[in-house]
Amino acid sequence: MKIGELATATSTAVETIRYYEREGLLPAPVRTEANYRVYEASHVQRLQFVRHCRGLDMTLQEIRALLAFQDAPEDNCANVNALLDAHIGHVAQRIRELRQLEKQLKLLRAQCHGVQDAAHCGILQGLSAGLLAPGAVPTGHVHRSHRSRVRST
Amino acid sequence: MKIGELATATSTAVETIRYYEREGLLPAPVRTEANYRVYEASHVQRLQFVRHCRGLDMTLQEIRALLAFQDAPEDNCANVNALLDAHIGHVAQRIRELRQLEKQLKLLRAQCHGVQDAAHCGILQGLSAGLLAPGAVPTGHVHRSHRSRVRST
DNA sequence: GGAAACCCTGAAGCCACTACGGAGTCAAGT
DNA sequence: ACTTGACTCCGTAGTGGCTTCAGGGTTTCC
Repeated sequence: MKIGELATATSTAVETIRYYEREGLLPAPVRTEANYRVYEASHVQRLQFVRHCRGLDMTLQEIRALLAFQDAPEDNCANVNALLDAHIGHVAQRIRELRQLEKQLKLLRAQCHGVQDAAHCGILQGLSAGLLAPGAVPTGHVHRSHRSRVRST
Repeated sequence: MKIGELATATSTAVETIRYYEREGLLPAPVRTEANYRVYEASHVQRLQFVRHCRGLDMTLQEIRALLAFQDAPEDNCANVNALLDAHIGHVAQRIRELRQLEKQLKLLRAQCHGVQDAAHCGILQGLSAGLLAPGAVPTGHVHRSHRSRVRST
Protein backbone atom coordinates (compact mmCIF):
# COMPACT_ATOMS: atom_id res chain seq x y z
CA MET A 1 0.00 0.00 0.00
CA LYS A 2 1.09 3.56 -0.69
CA ILE A 3 1.54 6.25 1.92
CA GLY A 4 -1.86 7.81 1.30
CA GLU A 5 -3.61 4.51 1.91
CA LEU A 6 -1.65 3.97 5.09
CA ALA A 7 -2.62 7.47 6.11
CA THR A 8 -6.35 6.88 5.70
CA ALA A 9 -6.09 3.39 7.21
CA THR A 10 -4.60 4.83 10.39
CA SER A 11 -6.16 8.31 10.41
CA THR A 12 -2.71 9.85 10.26
CA ALA A 13 -1.52 12.71 8.10
CA VAL A 14 0.87 11.73 5.32
CA GLU A 15 3.49 14.20 6.53
CA THR A 16 3.27 12.75 10.01
CA ILE A 17 4.07 9.30 8.64
CA ARG A 18 7.14 10.61 6.87
CA TYR A 19 8.07 12.43 10.06
CA TYR A 20 7.83 9.23 12.10
CA GLU A 21 10.07 7.53 9.58
CA ARG A 22 12.68 10.27 9.93
CA GLU A 23 12.40 9.95 13.70
CA GLY A 24 12.94 6.20 13.58
CA LEU A 25 9.50 5.24 14.91
CA LEU A 26 8.49 3.60 11.68
CA PRO A 27 10.97 1.51 9.65
CA ALA A 28 11.71 2.80 6.17
CA PRO A 29 9.68 0.76 3.68
CA VAL A 30 10.81 -0.45 0.27
CA ARG A 31 10.30 1.87 -2.66
CA THR A 32 8.84 1.50 -6.12
CA GLU A 33 10.87 2.40 -9.20
CA ALA A 34 9.35 5.87 -8.97
CA ASN A 35 10.63 6.16 -5.40
CA TYR A 36 7.19 5.77 -3.82
CA ARG A 37 7.04 4.18 -0.37
CA VAL A 38 5.33 0.78 -0.27
CA TYR A 39 4.03 -0.40 3.10
CA GLU A 40 3.21 -3.86 4.48
CA ALA A 41 0.70 -4.98 7.08
CA SER A 42 3.45 -4.79 9.70
CA HIS A 43 3.72 -1.06 9.09
CA VAL A 44 0.02 -0.60 9.71
CA GLN A 45 0.39 -2.43 13.03
CA ARG A 46 3.41 -0.44 14.07
CA LEU A 47 1.90 2.88 13.14
CA GLN A 48 -1.29 2.03 14.98
CA PHE A 49 0.76 1.21 18.04
CA VAL A 50 2.47 4.59 17.82
CA ARG A 51 -0.82 6.41 17.29
CA HIS A 52 -2.40 4.67 20.24
CA CYS A 53 0.49 5.69 22.41
CA ARG A 54 0.24 9.27 21.17
CA GLY A 55 -3.46 9.09 21.90
CA LEU A 56 -2.42 8.30 25.46
CA ASP A 57 -0.27 11.44 25.36
CA MET A 58 3.07 9.69 25.49
CA THR A 59 6.09 11.46 24.05
CA LEU A 60 7.87 10.04 21.03
CA GLN A 61 10.72 9.26 23.43
CA GLU A 62 8.49 7.07 25.55
CA ILE A 63 7.07 5.40 22.48
CA ARG A 64 10.54 4.69 21.16
CA ALA A 65 11.31 2.98 24.47
CA LEU A 66 8.17 0.87 24.29
CA LEU A 67 8.98 -0.14 20.73
CA ALA A 68 12.44 -1.19 21.84
CA PHE A 69 10.89 -3.39 24.55
CA GLN A 70 8.57 -4.83 21.96
CA ASP A 71 11.45 -5.61 19.65
CA ALA A 72 13.33 -7.42 22.44
CA PRO A 73 10.71 -10.00 23.41
CA GLU A 74 13.04 -11.96 25.68
CA ASP A 75 13.09 -9.02 28.08
CA ASN A 76 10.66 -9.12 30.96
CA CYS A 77 8.02 -6.48 30.97
CA ALA A 78 8.88 -4.81 34.26
CA ASN A 79 10.33 -1.99 32.16
CA VAL A 80 7.06 -1.52 30.38
CA ASN A 81 5.23 -1.33 33.68
CA ALA A 82 7.65 1.22 35.03
CA LEU A 83 7.34 3.44 31.98
CA LEU A 84 3.59 3.29 32.09
CA ASP A 85 3.46 3.99 35.80
CA ALA A 86 5.67 7.03 35.33
CA HIS A 87 3.45 8.25 32.54
CA ILE A 88 0.33 7.78 34.63
CA GLY A 89 2.04 9.81 37.33
CA HIS A 90 2.68 12.65 34.90
CA VAL A 91 -0.91 12.74 33.77
CA ALA A 92 -2.22 12.66 37.34
CA GLN A 93 0.14 15.47 38.24
CA ARG A 94 -1.04 17.58 35.33
CA ILE A 95 -4.66 17.01 36.31
CA ARG A 96 -3.94 18.28 39.80
CA GLU A 97 -2.26 21.36 38.36
CA LEU A 98 -5.12 22.10 36.02
CA ARG A 99 -7.70 21.71 38.77
CA GLN A 100 -5.82 24.24 40.84
CA LEU A 101 -5.64 26.49 37.82
CA GLU A 102 -9.34 26.19 37.20
CA LYS A 103 -10.05 27.22 40.76
CA GLN A 104 -7.86 30.29 40.39
CA LEU A 105 -9.48 31.26 37.12
CA LYS A 106 -12.98 30.98 38.54
CA LEU A 107 -11.97 33.04 41.52
CA LEU A 108 -10.65 35.67 39.16
CA ARG A 109 -13.75 35.52 37.01
CA ALA A 110 -15.90 36.22 40.06
CA GLN A 111 -14.13 39.56 40.47
CA CYS A 112 -16.14 41.07 37.64
CA HIS A 113 -19.58 42.18 38.78
CA GLY A 114 -21.55 43.27 35.74
CA VAL A 115 -20.37 45.36 32.84
CA GLN A 116 -18.38 48.47 33.61
CA ASP A 117 -15.44 50.23 32.02
CA ALA A 118 -12.20 48.31 31.83
CA ALA A 119 -10.44 50.78 34.09
CA HIS A 120 -12.37 49.38 37.03
CA CYS A 121 -12.66 45.78 35.88
CA GLY A 122 -12.03 43.51 38.83
CA ILE A 123 -10.43 40.92 36.61
CA LEU A 124 -7.73 43.19 35.24
CA GLN A 125 -7.12 44.50 38.72
CA GLY A 126 -6.89 40.93 40.01
CA LEU A 127 -4.33 40.10 37.37
CA SER A 128 -2.29 43.16 38.17
CA ALA A 129 -2.36 42.54 41.89
CA GLY A 130 -1.57 38.87 41.50
CA LEU A 131 -4.67 37.15 42.74
CA LEU A 132 -2.76 33.89 42.71
CA ALA A 133 -1.99 31.28 45.26
CA PRO A 134 1.76 30.74 45.29
CA GLY A 135 2.72 27.62 43.42
CA ALA A 136 -0.07 27.82 40.89
CA VAL A 137 2.56 27.75 38.17
CA PRO A 138 2.97 24.20 36.91
CA THR A 139 6.21 22.48 37.78
CA GLY A 140 5.74 18.99 36.37
CA HIS A 141 6.50 17.90 32.85
CA VAL A 142 2.96 18.00 31.56
CA HIS A 143 1.97 20.51 28.91
CA ARG A 144 -0.13 23.61 29.23
CA SER A 145 -3.73 24.27 28.39
CA HIS A 146 -3.57 25.34 24.75
CA ARG A 147 -3.23 23.31 21.64
CA SER A 148 -2.85 24.32 18.07
CA ARG A 149 -5.69 23.39 15.75
CA VAL A 150 -6.16 19.73 14.97
CA ARG A 151 -6.30 18.45 11.43
CA SER A 152 -9.52 16.75 10.43
CA THR A 153 -7.33 14.62 8.10
CA MET B 1 16.59 49.35 37.44
CA LYS B 2 18.57 47.11 35.11
CA ILE B 3 17.28 44.00 33.45
CA GLY B 4 18.82 41.68 36.02
CA GLU B 5 17.08 43.46 38.88
CA LEU B 6 13.77 43.34 37.05
CA ALA B 7 14.40 39.64 36.49
CA THR B 8 14.88 38.86 40.18
CA ALA B 9 12.08 41.22 41.19
CA THR B 10 9.61 39.29 39.04
CA SER B 11 11.17 35.81 39.10
CA THR B 12 11.59 35.93 35.37
CA ALA B 13 14.62 34.92 33.32
CA VAL B 14 16.48 37.78 31.69
CA GLU B 15 16.12 36.22 28.25
CA THR B 16 12.39 35.94 28.77
CA ILE B 17 12.15 39.66 29.47
CA ARG B 18 14.00 40.47 26.26
CA TYR B 19 11.74 37.99 24.48
CA TYR B 20 8.60 39.73 25.79
CA GLU B 21 9.95 43.03 24.58
CA ARG B 22 10.53 41.60 21.10
CA GLU B 23 6.99 40.20 21.21
CA GLY B 24 5.51 43.53 22.19
CA LEU B 25 4.26 42.46 25.61
CA LEU B 26 6.62 44.79 27.41
CA PRO B 27 7.34 48.30 26.08
CA ALA B 28 10.95 48.97 25.18
CA PRO B 29 12.57 50.90 28.02
CA VAL B 30 15.02 53.76 27.69
CA ARG B 31 18.69 52.88 27.48
CA THR B 32 21.82 54.08 29.22
CA GLU B 33 24.76 55.40 27.25
CA ALA B 34 26.14 51.90 27.28
CA ASN B 35 22.90 50.64 25.73
CA TYR B 36 21.67 48.96 28.90
CA ARG B 37 17.92 48.77 29.40
CA VAL B 38 16.60 50.88 32.29
CA TYR B 39 13.21 49.95 33.71
CA GLU B 40 10.62 51.90 35.69
CA ALA B 41 8.05 50.78 38.24
CA SER B 42 5.47 50.59 35.46
CA HIS B 43 7.54 47.88 33.81
CA VAL B 44 7.53 45.82 36.97
CA GLN B 45 3.75 46.07 37.10
CA ARG B 46 3.30 45.17 33.48
CA LEU B 47 5.67 42.24 33.65
CA GLN B 48 3.97 40.94 36.76
CA PHE B 49 0.66 41.12 34.99
CA VAL B 50 2.06 39.08 32.13
CA ARG B 51 3.61 36.53 34.46
CA HIS B 52 0.39 36.13 36.39
CA CYS B 53 -1.45 35.50 33.16
CA ARG B 54 1.16 32.97 32.10
CA GLY B 55 0.80 31.36 35.51
CA LEU B 56 -2.86 30.94 34.58
CA ASP B 57 -1.69 29.23 31.41
CA MET B 58 -2.85 31.89 29.00
CA THR B 59 -1.13 32.18 25.65
CA LEU B 60 0.84 35.29 24.78
CA GLN B 61 -1.94 36.02 22.29
CA GLU B 62 -4.54 36.09 25.04
CA ILE B 63 -2.30 38.22 27.21
CA ARG B 64 -1.74 40.67 24.39
CA ALA B 65 -5.51 40.99 24.10
CA LEU B 66 -5.90 41.62 27.83
CA LEU B 67 -3.19 44.26 27.74
CA ALA B 68 -4.98 45.97 24.89
CA PHE B 69 -8.17 46.07 26.95
CA GLN B 70 -6.21 47.45 29.84
CA ASP B 71 -4.70 50.16 27.66
CA ALA B 72 -8.14 51.20 26.44
CA PRO B 73 -9.85 51.92 29.76
CA GLU B 74 -12.93 53.47 28.21
CA ASP B 75 -13.90 50.05 26.84
CA ASN B 76 -16.32 48.04 28.89
CA CYS B 77 -14.99 44.84 30.32
CA ALA B 78 -17.35 42.39 28.63
CA ASN B 79 -14.42 41.50 26.36
CA VAL B 80 -12.30 40.62 29.32
CA ASN B 81 -15.04 38.39 30.70
CA ALA B 82 -15.46 36.65 27.38
CA LEU B 83 -11.75 35.98 27.05
CA LEU B 84 -11.52 34.61 30.53
CA ASP B 85 -14.60 32.45 30.11
CA ALA B 86 -13.16 30.98 26.94
CA HIS B 87 -9.91 30.27 28.70
CA ILE B 88 -11.70 28.60 31.61
CA GLY B 89 -13.53 26.51 29.04
CA HIS B 90 -10.27 25.34 27.52
CA VAL B 91 -8.84 24.36 30.86
CA ALA B 92 -12.00 22.50 31.87
CA GLN B 93 -11.99 20.72 28.53
CA ARG B 94 -8.38 19.66 28.99
CA ILE B 95 -9.14 18.34 32.46
CA ARG B 96 -11.93 16.19 31.07
CA GLU B 97 -9.59 14.85 28.42
CA LEU B 98 -6.88 14.04 30.90
CA ARG B 99 -9.30 12.27 33.23
CA GLN B 100 -10.44 10.10 30.35
CA LEU B 101 -6.81 9.50 29.51
CA GLU B 102 -5.98 8.51 33.05
CA LYS B 103 -8.77 5.98 33.03
CA GLN B 104 -7.47 4.45 29.82
CA LEU B 105 -3.93 4.30 31.13
CA LYS B 106 -4.98 2.56 34.32
CA LEU B 107 -7.03 0.10 32.34
CA LEU B 108 -4.00 -0.60 30.22
CA ARG B 109 -1.78 -0.90 33.26
CA ALA B 110 -4.07 -3.56 34.71
CA GLN B 111 -3.37 -5.74 31.67
CA CYS B 112 0.00 -6.73 33.06
CA HIS B 113 -0.30 -9.50 35.61
CA GLY B 114 3.11 -10.01 37.18
CA VAL B 115 6.45 -10.13 35.43
CA GLN B 116 6.73 -12.16 32.27
CA ASP B 117 8.56 -11.78 28.98
CA ALA B 118 7.67 -8.79 26.90
CA ALA B 119 6.37 -10.96 24.08
CA HIS B 120 3.33 -11.78 26.20
CA CYS B 121 3.06 -8.49 28.04
CA GLY B 122 -0.57 -7.49 28.22
CA ILE B 123 0.31 -3.84 28.02
CA LEU B 124 2.16 -4.05 24.74
CA GLN B 125 -0.60 -6.24 23.37
CA GLY B 126 -3.17 -3.73 24.54
CA LEU B 127 -1.31 -0.94 22.77
CA SER B 128 -1.08 -2.95 19.58
CA ALA B 129 -4.74 -3.90 19.63
CA GLY B 130 -5.82 -0.38 20.48
CA LEU B 131 -7.31 -0.73 23.92
CA LEU B 132 -8.73 2.73 23.53
CA ALA B 133 -12.17 4.21 23.71
CA PRO B 134 -12.81 6.17 20.53
CA GLY B 135 -12.37 9.88 21.08
CA ALA B 136 -9.65 9.56 23.69
CA VAL B 137 -7.46 11.72 21.47
CA PRO B 138 -7.64 15.33 22.61
CA THR B 139 -9.41 17.73 20.28
CA GLY B 140 -9.36 21.00 22.22
CA HIS B 141 -6.58 23.55 22.24
CA VAL B 142 -5.04 22.57 25.54
CA HIS B 143 -1.56 21.13 25.69
CA ARG B 144 -0.47 17.59 26.34
CA SER B 145 0.86 15.90 29.43
CA HIS B 146 4.59 16.50 29.16
CA ARG B 147 6.61 19.58 29.83
CA SER B 148 10.25 20.32 29.41
CA ARG B 149 12.21 21.10 32.52
CA VAL B 150 11.46 24.35 34.33
CA ARG B 151 14.14 26.86 35.19
CA SER B 152 14.61 27.54 38.87
CA THR B 153 15.75 31.04 37.76
C1' DG C 1 -3.26 13.61 -24.07
C1' DG C 2 -4.37 16.49 -20.45
C1' DA C 3 -6.06 17.47 -15.84
C1' DA C 4 -6.51 16.02 -11.22
C1' DA C 5 -4.80 13.54 -7.64
C1' DC C 6 -1.16 11.56 -5.77
C1' DC C 7 3.90 11.23 -4.40
C1' DC C 8 8.81 13.07 -3.49
C1' DT C 9 12.38 16.17 -0.84
C1' DG C 10 14.08 19.81 2.00
C1' DA C 11 13.29 23.81 4.49
C1' DA C 12 10.62 26.85 7.28
C1' DG C 13 6.91 27.82 10.62
C1' DC C 14 4.37 27.10 15.10
C1' DC C 15 4.76 28.30 20.61
C1' DA C 16 7.10 30.13 24.57
C1' DC C 17 10.81 30.11 25.71
C1' DT C 18 16.08 28.42 26.57
C1' DA C 19 20.81 28.18 25.40
C1' DC C 20 24.81 29.63 23.20
C1' DG C 21 28.57 32.40 21.27
C1' DG C 22 31.15 36.46 21.10
C1' DA C 23 31.66 40.97 22.53
C1' DG C 24 31.09 45.17 25.38
C1' DT C 25 30.50 47.36 30.30
C1' DC C 26 30.76 47.98 35.14
C1' DA C 27 32.09 47.62 40.18
C1' DA C 28 35.16 45.88 43.44
C1' DG C 29 39.52 44.48 44.89
C1' DT C 30 44.72 44.62 44.65
C1' DA D 1 46.10 51.24 36.83
C1' DC D 2 44.82 46.71 36.17
C1' DT D 3 42.46 42.51 36.68
C1' DT D 4 38.73 39.74 37.76
C1' DG D 5 34.12 38.43 37.59
C1' DA D 6 29.45 39.65 37.14
C1' DC D 7 26.53 41.75 34.29
C1' DT D 8 24.75 43.30 29.70
C1' DC D 9 24.20 43.37 24.64
C1' DC D 10 22.72 41.03 20.09
C1' DG D 11 21.64 37.39 16.95
C1' DT D 12 21.00 32.73 16.07
C1' DA D 13 19.64 28.03 16.91
C1' DG D 14 17.40 24.46 19.51
C1' DT D 15 13.17 22.25 21.92
C1' DG D 16 8.57 18.78 20.48
C1' DG D 17 5.50 17.11 17.41
C1' DC D 18 4.12 18.06 14.00
C1' DT D 19 2.23 21.37 9.73
C1' DT D 20 2.92 24.03 5.71
C1' DC D 21 5.20 25.38 1.77
C1' DA D 22 7.82 25.43 -2.56
C1' DG D 23 8.98 23.07 -6.44
C1' DG D 24 9.14 19.34 -8.55
C1' DG D 25 7.87 14.10 -10.49
C1' DT D 26 4.20 10.17 -11.22
C1' DT D 27 -0.06 7.90 -11.75
C1' DT D 28 -4.78 7.58 -12.84
C1' DC D 29 -8.86 8.63 -14.95
C1' DC D 30 -11.66 10.53 -18.63
